[in-house]
Amino acid sequence: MARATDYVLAHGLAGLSLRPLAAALDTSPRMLLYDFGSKQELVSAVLAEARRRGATRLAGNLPPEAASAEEHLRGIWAWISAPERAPYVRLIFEVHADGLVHPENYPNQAEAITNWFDTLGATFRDIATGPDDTVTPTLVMAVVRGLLFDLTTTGDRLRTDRALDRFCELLRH
Amino acid sequence: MARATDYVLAHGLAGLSLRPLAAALDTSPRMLLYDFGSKQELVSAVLAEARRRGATRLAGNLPPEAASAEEHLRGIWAWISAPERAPYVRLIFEVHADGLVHPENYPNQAEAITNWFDTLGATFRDIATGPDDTVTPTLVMAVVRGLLFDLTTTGDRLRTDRALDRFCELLRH
DNA sequence: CCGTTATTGAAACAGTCGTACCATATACTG
DNA sequence: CAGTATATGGTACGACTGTTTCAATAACGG
Repeated sequence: MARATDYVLAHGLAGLSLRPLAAALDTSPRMLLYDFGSKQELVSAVLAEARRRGATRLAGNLPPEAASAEEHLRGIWAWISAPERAPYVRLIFEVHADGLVHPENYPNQAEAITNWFDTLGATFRDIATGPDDTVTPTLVMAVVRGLLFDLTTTGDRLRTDRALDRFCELLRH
Repeated sequence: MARATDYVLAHGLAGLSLRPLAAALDTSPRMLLYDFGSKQELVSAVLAEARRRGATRLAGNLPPEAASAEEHLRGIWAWISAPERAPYVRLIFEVHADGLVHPENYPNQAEAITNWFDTLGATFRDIATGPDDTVTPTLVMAVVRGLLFDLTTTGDRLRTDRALDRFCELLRH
């Protein structure tokens, strides 16, 4: 299970095939279906595991509670844009793209975005317009995702880092 | 060629297969390979055509030259987030995701991002820090792409529209 | 009109895919 | 120890993939 997630993170979701996955796990495709039922259920399980990892790892690397919104944002960006997170980021974009074509396979994809509001709503309270402000977290996460899109495409770390600086600057004034 | 692009925009890139495409075009897979050489070359041609369409359609729908940066941004968002552009947006995300796994297939993907700077650098000159400021367009496009990611996932038009309003607000002050 | 070239069709090739079937082996329970 | 449930290996099925091969037709230039 854990190693299956490792494999998907390393090789991507799009071209995932049972036989190579089984070979890498020293098993047979027969056993994968025996354990998970079908490929789609295996994928769901792997995605759940990947999300679980991402959530816990992020929680352990965030600035302390009392930090400012800007410090939180910089912490999130530093964490998610680090090269070690590249497989995880790639998986996010792969799932999103596949979900656009096959929404039926990802019934709770919207939650993956709205869930962040509970997590981030409090951390960005000093720049939010109110206690139930979902718009500010939406914008902040959009900046992060958009810059990730740019960074993963161009590899231009300097420019994307500076764009985040610019956004922080806008938030201060 | 045009109809091949229509088909890819309608059915997505990921599961593209020669036989169904040929059937939809009243041809044979034999002829597709005869005309394009290989599937990969066909995909490249289709992507080039799609990009051409996107560029010309956007150019024809932008506010006039003298408009403010905010008006331009709102124009871009209104255009790209319109439901009619959904297939085009989906294709962008599909190409990006596939490019993360197979960068070798998309040699000039980075240009697809940096090319915007020439187009948008001038339109955002009143909020840019200088004539060669690439950071401001980077941030603006990141907001647009990030909000598109959100909108295409959650379908929450109201929240994403308001997040763009919030960004415009930040830009003004 | 004939020979050459371009265009098209049908079928086959070699491979991969997810999955199902059948048998065997192991483990657990009574 | 007998018998049943659980786990695993091997294999085959049918469908699909991009691509190639062979053959036939159409078009065109001399």
